[in-house]
Amino acid sequence: MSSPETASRRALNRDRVLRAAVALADDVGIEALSMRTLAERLGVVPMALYKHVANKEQLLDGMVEVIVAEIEPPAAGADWKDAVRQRILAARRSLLRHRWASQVIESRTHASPVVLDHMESLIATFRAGGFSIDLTHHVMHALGTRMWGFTQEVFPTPAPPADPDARAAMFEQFAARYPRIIEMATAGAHEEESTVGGGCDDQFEFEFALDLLLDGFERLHEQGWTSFRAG
Amino acid sequence: MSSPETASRRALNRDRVLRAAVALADDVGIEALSMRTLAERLGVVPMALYKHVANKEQLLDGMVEVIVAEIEPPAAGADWKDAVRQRILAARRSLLRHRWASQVIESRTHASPVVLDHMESLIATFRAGGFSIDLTHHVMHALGTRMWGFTQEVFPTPAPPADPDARAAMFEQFAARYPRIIEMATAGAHEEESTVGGGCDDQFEFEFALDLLLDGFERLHEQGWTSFRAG
DNA sequence: ACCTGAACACCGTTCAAGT
DNA sequence: ACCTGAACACCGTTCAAGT
Repeated sequence: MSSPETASRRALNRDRVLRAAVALADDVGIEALSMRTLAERLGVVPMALYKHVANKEQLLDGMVEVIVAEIEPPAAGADWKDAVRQRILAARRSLLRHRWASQVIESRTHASPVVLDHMESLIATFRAGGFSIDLTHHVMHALGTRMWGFTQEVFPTPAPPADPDARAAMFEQFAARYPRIIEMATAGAHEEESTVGGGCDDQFEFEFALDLLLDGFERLHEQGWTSFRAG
Repeated sequence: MSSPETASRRALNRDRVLRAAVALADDVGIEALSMRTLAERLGVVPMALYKHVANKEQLLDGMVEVIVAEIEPPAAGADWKDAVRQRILAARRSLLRHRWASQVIESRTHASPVVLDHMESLIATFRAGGFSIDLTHHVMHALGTRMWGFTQEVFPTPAPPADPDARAAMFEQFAARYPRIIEMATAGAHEEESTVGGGCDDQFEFEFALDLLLDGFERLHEQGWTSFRAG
């Protein structure tokens, strides 16, 4: 016991800071991740972190790097459509392991090398598949954040009252004003009829839209589409 | 001068609070909008706001309401495809007037009535066009935040150094590692070759992806697609 | 070279008090 | 009924100082 240092206090470096930040965000959520809570978990004073990341923005940049580096590369030998599909679904698997990640990726203003690697790889796949530079450009835009395996779903639900009578009354009022939403929400929900929009299969919806886009890309590619003719 | 009150201090109410918040966010950006800065602009102490909105989350909810209420309804008599397209592009025009709006919409956990009205209207349009409940459901998911006229573009650029020599060196290094990104970025940019990905026409890219999806929807609809057969 | 302690200028929100 | 003032428990980040 010549030193009070534990393993968690030794050898603080950028990598250890980033991994601890990812683990902390996984545990307590991104909104509870602060320079102070992170320092506490590392057994260190807040200012010690600033020797390894310039500020909180750089910390978040680094956290994205860690996650994107986890994306498995697609199997070799697939055609462009399969390769793109596989890479995007692999990104999705990585991102789904960290529920806060999509929000952080969307908030980044600068790309780190791993992020650019992912984009470069997708572009190269389209080009290898014979896509023109022009079509590749628009197709990458059309993917948008979907290239990371996520898109923001916009089906927020009003908070249901705890009291059953009040809940029933609210449902009736809701159904009167929004009959189409109710019709759609209840048609798909087999187990949970109480929550509007509940019971959706996110993975299915993601692949539905992705395949719709990929099929559209294929069609334009086969037709020799250019923005000059269309725009 | 019997009273020191100015027009800006009289008759504080929810509507005036929300409109002031929207104007303030337009002026100084959403990150500089705080309960304190908003109170100051209204000539009032921070706590005065809490009589009109329960907390900051509710303030943001209300700001979304104000903006969504501005969306022009589509002209009557259009077919489903035109009506959906028009409504989404109208939403885009409203959202573009407030550059912070997309970020705030994505962060909402509860839908306000005006938000539900917009969704109800889109769903009703698909149904009136003969779409099955099933297909309508998936199609709404595929639109995602695009139903609000925006999608997050993911083409962040590394910050270019101020020094011209350093910038040239960085560009060369970048081009060596990311040749496809450079190829694509420079092909489309006519005026600004210095910034990677600069010179993109966001409106064109938005409509490109939207039309690709709408064409896909149309094709599935004509084929009588159901998730039971496909899934 | 790396970590610390105290301080600064902010937040959102509470509570009890004023008018 | 509506607004105020002071306080609480947080933030990210600075600076000068320690080892």
